[in-house]
Amino acid sequence: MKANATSASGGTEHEVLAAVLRVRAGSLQVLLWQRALAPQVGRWALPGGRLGEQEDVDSSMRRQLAEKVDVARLSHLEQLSVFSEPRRIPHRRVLATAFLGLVPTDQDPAVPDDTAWHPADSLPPMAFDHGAITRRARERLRAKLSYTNLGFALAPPAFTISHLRELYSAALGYQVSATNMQRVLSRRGLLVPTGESAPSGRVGGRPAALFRFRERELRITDPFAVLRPPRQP
Amino acid sequence: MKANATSASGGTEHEVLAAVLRVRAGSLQVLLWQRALAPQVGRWALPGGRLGEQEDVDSSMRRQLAEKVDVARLSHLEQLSVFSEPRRIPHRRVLATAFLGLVPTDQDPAVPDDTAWHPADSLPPMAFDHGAITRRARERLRAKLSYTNLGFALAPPAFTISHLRELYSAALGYQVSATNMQRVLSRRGLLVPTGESAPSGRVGGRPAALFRFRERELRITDPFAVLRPPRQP
DNA sequence: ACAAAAGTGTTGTCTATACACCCATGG
DNA sequence: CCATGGGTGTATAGACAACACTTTTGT
Repeated sequence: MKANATSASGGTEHEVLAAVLRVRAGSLQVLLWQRALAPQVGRWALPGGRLGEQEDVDSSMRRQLAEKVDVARLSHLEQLSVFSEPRRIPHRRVLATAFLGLVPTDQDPAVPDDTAWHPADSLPPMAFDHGAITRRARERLRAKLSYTNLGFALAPPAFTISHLRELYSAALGYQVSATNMQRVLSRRGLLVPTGESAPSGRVGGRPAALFRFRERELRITDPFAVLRPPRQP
Repeated sequence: MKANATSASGGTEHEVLAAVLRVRAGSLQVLLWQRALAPQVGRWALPGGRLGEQEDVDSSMRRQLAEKVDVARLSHLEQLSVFSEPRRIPHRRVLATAFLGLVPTDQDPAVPDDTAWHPADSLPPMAFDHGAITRRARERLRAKLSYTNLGFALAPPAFTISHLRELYSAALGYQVSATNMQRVLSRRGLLVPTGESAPSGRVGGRPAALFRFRERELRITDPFAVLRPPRQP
């Protein structure tokens, strides 16, 4: 019953690649390393590598990221999709499962010498299809910020509303109103006041209350925008 | 001949699998074929097969589906994700890229003898992880019906509002109000009246106007549920 | 005329943005 | 006591579900 689809041999090489994003200094950044060898010397690439024999893609991705950034600092990791264009890598056939990874803003993991954070909105010359993968990751993040609690993955354990506003603004790429963001997240029960306050700024001003996310696991908070099920009377 | 899963060489076997869904007789159905050979004889499986050397996963999926259902009748095909658990298939290491496919309700493609449509809400005994893939496909469809124009992929070229209501009800799994569905889709500019009317039913009644979808390509119609960008004054 | 099905008008509720105003602190 | 940023109250607009009501057909 198996269709015999040409290949006499074993199969196809498979790699995992992650666009790891964080917000820093008001800008959404992605973790890239610079290729030292051909092909595409000098271009910037996403971290990743070959899938091992005994791993699923998720474990493999976490293992490979551990070499670039302490994996314990990853606050979120999810699959984007498979990139499979036959000529995506010259002279070799390699499939890639692409991921979106997130690191909270308070973490500053040590990274290898060939590795650096780059602004996600003005990418350097990218290797292969890694630019496309990065843009997909950015879009996925932007979409999920609006209908899930994914903000927790960008934010530190405790934060002020205006700090959170900066994170959302940088990630979304446009100005977000602190007032309305707080209302939306509070109505959905995502924010909990810690009771603490941040010290007030250098020039005075009311001290800001500190909040935390109630949960630090992905949850869909706005499941049915329209066409909701009827309510039972 | 046992497949040597630990080849130091080439890579990993890769297959593509599709959960092809349609609505028929008020029920959401999935296209399955029954395994005649070990392992898992008699269990039902998703159509698919091995990825070829020169194909991307999308083309491969379309090619393989052509054996089960005329590919020209597929109104939509999208990637779900990679299933990569090392023991998902006994004794062999096979990755799968899973897809959601849709067929409009007016099409009735001929299918092979070992193949049949099954209700997506009460699946027969399924092979491997194909049950999980099917449920993922169903969830993806349900989500996208609410914030995209994906309804076009279930509907025939022209339809009455109450026919469309049946399709949405079956796909979503709960009763949808024709009135409100029409309003939502019209407000978004997705529906266009054809000017024609359907003949009125067997026992009389006002003849229903016929509509069509303005576009038959996937478009996100409700992009920002919340945290919209500020309007420029 | 009446039953049946299609389609419209209307209302109440909820969500979200915008913007004015009040609050707490440092100098 | 005032500048500065934090936080709340309120108005307005829009989206949606529910349901009563009107329209158009066949018998």
